[in-house]
Amino acid sequence: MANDPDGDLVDRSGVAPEDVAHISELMAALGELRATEKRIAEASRRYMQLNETDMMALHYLIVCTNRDVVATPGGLAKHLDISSASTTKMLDRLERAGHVTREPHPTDRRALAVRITPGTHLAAREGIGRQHARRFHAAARLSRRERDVVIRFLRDMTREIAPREDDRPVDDPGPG
Amino acid sequence: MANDPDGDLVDRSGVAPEDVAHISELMAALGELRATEKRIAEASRRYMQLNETDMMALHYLIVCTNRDVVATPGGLAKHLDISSASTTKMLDRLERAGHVTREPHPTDRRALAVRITPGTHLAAREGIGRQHARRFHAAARLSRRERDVVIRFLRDMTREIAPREDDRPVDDPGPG
DNA sequence: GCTAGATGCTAGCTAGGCTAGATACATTTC
DNA sequence: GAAATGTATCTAGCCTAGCTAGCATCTAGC
Repeated sequence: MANDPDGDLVDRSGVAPEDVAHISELMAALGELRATEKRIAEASRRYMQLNETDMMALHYLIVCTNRDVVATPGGLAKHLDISSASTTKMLDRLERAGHVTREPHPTDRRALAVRITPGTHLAAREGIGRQHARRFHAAARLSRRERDVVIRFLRDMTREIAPREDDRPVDDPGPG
Repeated sequence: MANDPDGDLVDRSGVAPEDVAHISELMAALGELRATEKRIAEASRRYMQLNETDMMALHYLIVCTNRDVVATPGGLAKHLDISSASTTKMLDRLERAGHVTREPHPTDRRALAVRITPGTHLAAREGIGRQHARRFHAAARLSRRERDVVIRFLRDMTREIAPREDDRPVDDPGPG
């Protein structure tokens, strides 16, 4: 149930058969990378007992800390694209688990300064850093020319799949 | 809040500064691809008014149909890694929306044959096919040698980031 | 100094997961 | 071939993490 199950949905006219196989290899490699990234993210979340939103919130808080920016619930809500109420609940969760603290905002007495606790900061920073380092090193092993090929391909594919005007996105839900 | 926010967490010793910039470009391109893929998936789901699980279920059903395999609730539960009870609810949703039908299983009277309705099948197939075709064509524009470079890089990075014994994981949503 | 707008909180709702247990059928064992 | 065990699905009821609506507090523009 896993080997290029969508393959038969594509019009391959004009592409040589041996290229089709080669392209499928590339697609599979891309799929593997995606799947592995997903697995890693899930494993981390399980380990830290956090859901995806909470994880993104911590990431945001780290970046704010690194940049000496005061993080507020409102800023988090905007960044995470969730409601103010959900943000309150999320901060309750994170605070209860000892990942963040709520402190008075230095200049706005309506707002709060949300701060990641040192332990969580360190642990997350380490994990993020290690993952980032691995990607970095994989990219560093390429020559400049090879990297150029990869960059061009990634950008080309991104441009290719990006939504267009003539797109009627997947489905009209008409039954039967 | 978006330009390589994790960059300062990486040990770049032994990498020339101009390579660091080049590698960051690659990471950014990879991040863009990921982000675009995510946006597209979300747009499709909004359009179809389905959640991610339901979408994956339809995809599974299409593959089953193409392969002339009878899909059952149990098979779906296993594939989606959700409980039998959740699968029942999901099938209720999909049935109510006219995306699937529950029919008697041809050989096992305990089980059901879950079938995607023709309209949904056609629409989804079209959408999936179009997306797949775009990726395919981006890959088709590469020469064999270029594809080899990309494939090797993707595999190398996958291997590099894959979980190891000495891992105490933490999430990294990635560049971008 | 009043008022419109911003900020975060509470109350109460919903979607979509989960476990436990019921029911119907299939398969194995004696 | 009857009993025991296993498999497939459904129902009931719970939990998490979203949501909207409405409130109290504070800021800032006039």
